[in-house]
Amino acid sequence: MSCICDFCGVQKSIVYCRSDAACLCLSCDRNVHSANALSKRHSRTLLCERCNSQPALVRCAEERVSLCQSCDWRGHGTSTLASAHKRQTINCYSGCPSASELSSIWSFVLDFPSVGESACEQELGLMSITDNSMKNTWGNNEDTITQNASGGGVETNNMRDADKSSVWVGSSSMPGLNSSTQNLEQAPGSANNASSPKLCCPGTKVLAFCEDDDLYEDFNMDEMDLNLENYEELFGVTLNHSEELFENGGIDSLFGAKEMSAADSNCQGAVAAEGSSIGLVNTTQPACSNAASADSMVSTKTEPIICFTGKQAPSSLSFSGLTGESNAGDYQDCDASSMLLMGEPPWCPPCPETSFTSASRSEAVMRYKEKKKTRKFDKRVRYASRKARADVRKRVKGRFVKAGDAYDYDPLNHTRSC
DNA sequence: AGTCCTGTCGCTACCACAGTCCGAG
DNA sequence: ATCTCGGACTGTGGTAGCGACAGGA
Repeated sequence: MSCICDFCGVQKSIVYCRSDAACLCLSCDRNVHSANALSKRHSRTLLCERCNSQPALVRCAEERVSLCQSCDWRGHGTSTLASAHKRQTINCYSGCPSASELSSIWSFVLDFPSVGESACEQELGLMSITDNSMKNTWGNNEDTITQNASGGGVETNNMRDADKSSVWVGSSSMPGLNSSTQNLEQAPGSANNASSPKLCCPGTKVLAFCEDDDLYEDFNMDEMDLNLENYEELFGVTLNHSEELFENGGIDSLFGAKEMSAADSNCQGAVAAEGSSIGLVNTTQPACSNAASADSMVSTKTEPIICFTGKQAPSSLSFSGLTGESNAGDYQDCDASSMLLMGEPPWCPPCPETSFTSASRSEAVMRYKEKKKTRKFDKRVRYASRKARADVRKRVKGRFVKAGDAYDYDPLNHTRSC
């Protein structure tokens, strides 16, 4: 498994960009993700130091390694001794954080083997601060301690650090992750709620949890074409409206997914498979968060991290598990439908005030499942390397041309040679 | 009501080529 | 059973072109 930066092919890859499905060194990460506003919204996290292919979810203090959920499970889920290892959740970030900001997010960077020599730290030192405009997403979150499935403690104590930074930071200890890091026997939205971020709950006043003003002051509703009323309707109050959204792919659109289109037809083969996976929540394999979308459960094997990124307010939560940004869109992985699909999000406390009964909800879920079976899926970039090449390949009338041939469109320069 | 024209929208094919797959040896 | 090799196949994005459809004359 290569651990070389997918972009420069020289440096050791340090971070994983879900949207690009790429492993990048910090320099390239910064370069790539400072290109435009959209790319800045890509959520990134450390790369698993064991498999070097998946986004890291936790940092094992004892072993001093960052691990993806699968590797974490393999390493800590089977051994009683290993399961006692103290693990720290790894935050996602977006934007173009500076070295100090990244240090804040990943306080354990200082714990890297051979302090001061790691590629990460070296690169951190090379980075300059040019963009401090980002807002911390989970600013006032308190330190949280969650239990993972194997019983080992996963400590999240860097939220305060993150709070100090101006980076967009989402913690992997966030909602969707709960399924894997919290005690699976724990009732959804029970004890864990105390430490969970103030997430939106159907039927509750969305603004109520938006007390962290810093978090939301940059939140622009126009970006997601969703207002609070719609959100409330979307998740329970007005079922019919929700269904309409489902029918039209509205959920996906609202959450940044690409419009269901012809490209989706390529995924038809996955429809049948999805049907069998819908509603099935793997309670023993941490690779699949029960908050992760069913799509992801089908199309991806292990993409466990749930990230909240950028300016995404709760109504645009990124339930990573799939791809794209904008995989088609930065957060096409963000599939709110999974919330309905999987039932009440585990982090969401019971909301007695909601008018959406469990019975009608179940009906809605059933109808949605049926509809989704026949619906096409959004396009996902399966091979980031191919995408990267296509992104820079010169074209003539949209068609690729041989290297060296005359072209009329250069994606890199957006210029035409003739 | 039926026909024609225009504009809009969605979908598909096309291109090069690195990477992947898979059978043969 | 394992490894190597080579040919076939796949997938990536922007654009042109086509058909379907809606609306107005």
